[in-house]
Amino acid sequence: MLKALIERYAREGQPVGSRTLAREAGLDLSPATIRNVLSDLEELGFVQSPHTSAGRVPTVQGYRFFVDTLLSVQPLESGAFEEIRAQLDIDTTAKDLLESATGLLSGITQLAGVVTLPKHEHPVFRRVEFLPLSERRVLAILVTSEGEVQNRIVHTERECSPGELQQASNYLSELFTGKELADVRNTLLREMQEARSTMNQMMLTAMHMADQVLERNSNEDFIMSGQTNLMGFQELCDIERLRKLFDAFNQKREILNLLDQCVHGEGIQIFIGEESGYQTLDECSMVTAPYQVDGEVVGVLGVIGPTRMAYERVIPIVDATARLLGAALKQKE
Amino acid sequence: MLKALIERYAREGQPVGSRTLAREAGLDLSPATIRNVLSDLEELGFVQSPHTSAGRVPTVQGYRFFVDTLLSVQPLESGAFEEIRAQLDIDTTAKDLLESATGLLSGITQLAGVVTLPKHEHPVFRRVEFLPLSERRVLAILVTSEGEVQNRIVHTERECSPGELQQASNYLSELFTGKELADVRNTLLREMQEARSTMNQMMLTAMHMADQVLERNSNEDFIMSGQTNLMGFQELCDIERLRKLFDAFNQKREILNLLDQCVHGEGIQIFIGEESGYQTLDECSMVTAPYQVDGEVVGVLGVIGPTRMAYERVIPIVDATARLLGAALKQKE
DNA sequence: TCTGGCACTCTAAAGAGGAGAGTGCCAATC
DNA sequence: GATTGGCACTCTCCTCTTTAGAGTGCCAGA
Repeated sequence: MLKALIERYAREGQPVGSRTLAREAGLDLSPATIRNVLSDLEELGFVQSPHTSAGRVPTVQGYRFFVDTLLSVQPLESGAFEEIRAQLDIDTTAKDLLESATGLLSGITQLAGVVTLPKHEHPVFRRVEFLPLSERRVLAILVTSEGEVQNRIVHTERECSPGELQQASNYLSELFTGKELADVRNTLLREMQEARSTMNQMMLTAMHMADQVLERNSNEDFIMSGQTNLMGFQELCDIERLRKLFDAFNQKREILNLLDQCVHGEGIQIFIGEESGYQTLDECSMVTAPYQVDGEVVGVLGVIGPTRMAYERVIPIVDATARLLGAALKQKE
Repeated sequence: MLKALIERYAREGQPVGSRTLAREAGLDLSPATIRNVLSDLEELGFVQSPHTSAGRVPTVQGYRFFVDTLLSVQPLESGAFEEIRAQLDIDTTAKDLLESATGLLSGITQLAGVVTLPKHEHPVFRRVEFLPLSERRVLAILVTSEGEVQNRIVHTERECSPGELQQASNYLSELFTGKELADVRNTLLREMQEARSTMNQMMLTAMHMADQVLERNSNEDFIMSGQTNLMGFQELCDIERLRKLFDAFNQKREILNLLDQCVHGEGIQIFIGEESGYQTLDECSMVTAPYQVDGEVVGVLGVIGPTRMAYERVIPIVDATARLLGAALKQKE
């Protein structure tokens, strides 16, 4: 009953009345009976009517109950699974892969897709390289165990010969190869305070770069796509609301907090409406799944849409994408 | 007269009538006189009324005339100039710099800001480096004259020793250092067809990376910010229109074409409404300025907003930002 | 326990009327 | 001849009213 109501509401976005339900739900009950049941559901707080003579609309509690207990997840159409795999199999960089993943999520579900950058547990220093560019400009390149590369231009106090630079990079590389980046950072910091080494400038840069890698690994960012899909839903069509929502997407902070919560939870996580705790997302739900490489969770992906999204359809898509993205990332390794 | 009308319309966004104009424009003329003048302007195609008894609204031609001949650009408040400089002076990567620039543009003008990535005329091969990651995975790093760094993971057919990899990178580096990247690409292509060298895999990668650098240098991308600012204008408040606009922003292609046109033009360029030739931008104007490093144009930046934006205020801001960005980028060099 | 019937309520759509803003034109004025 | 005040006219937008329709709650009967 609740299920039928929710499904109907998800499709139409309109309050649904006893009559419609009687016709659609294949339950062979008269509208009057249904009215009684609806009345009960209203007392339980699962549905509510916007005003006396409108139909009923599911509440957040209603959705929660629906999702937790009576949701029958549709198996993914076999075609779709293969399609996702195909799209994710293309031989590109990890970043492109993540972008395909969001693109797929938003494309298939017609909602907004979101993927966090994969984090690596303990990035290890691997190599640092200094290349002379011109006079006092030096290009510094830092490579970590994960094959991540950072680069930056340094201005040195005096001109350095290629030999000197080579020496510097050899020195640092020898000293730190295999050490955890966090340690490298600390050691450099200490050493710089003790002895004002001639390589200060470069060590400073190396530290900055280490910081940057570390920061990126603490899940500092996500990729999003298909935001415009959300403009299609009347319940979000209020410009003011839409603007706040998009601002939140750009701000990233709130969304990131939410996504972070999803990393810890096992498997699919669903935030319905105000459950997220962020007012801007009141009318929205978020369905997420962590993705793993080698059995270890490295990120989260999911979709954001109106509360009345078709959960039974979205969930398997998110789930499959998470698995396939994990697999694809592993191949990249 | 036209000027007064346009300025008033820019502020209020409402059709403006003879009465209002008489009061505001400090011209000391009666509404009736003004009506006569407006009638003339209408015949010239500079204004038009949405319906018989509404005020007049400037047409695209009106704006064009306004911008071309009677616009008096306000000098930038001295504070603003310094503020922009301060924001752009922060010591960060080139990419962050561009992001501050768009952020500034959109923040100050309350419109959407856009900046293309700077292109470099003839990138020159500088160095390629292959680092072993694990068994048959190799990290390839390509450095060009501009200090641009590309990296990618290669799967080799068999395990290569660090020595071998070193040799390979030395070989390629010696062969190509100082050559233009486009040439490198072609040479590699030719050589790969002639002799199926053992380093095929790596050469292929080197070529891919060269392609990527070349592509990026043909101005393939831009950064945007403040899109949500556009939601504040009633004339764009139609959801359908807004959606198309945002889709166009995400698509990037149309916007890129426009921006490309602006690189070639000297100085500030303004597209008003349909002048852009893209329907989605019909209600919008774009004000752009190329930015230069060492006297050479390397990119474009600007703002996108409704046709009724305050050109006299926006233009100096765009202009100043372009100059300051150029200067800041030069310091980076 | 389910159902049909009935009175009641509330919204959304459609129509009517009036206020207000603006126009065009004309004859009078400086 | 440029400018002005006056006046009739035409729109839109807002408000008010009315009405149709959908849905409810409740009750008596199967």
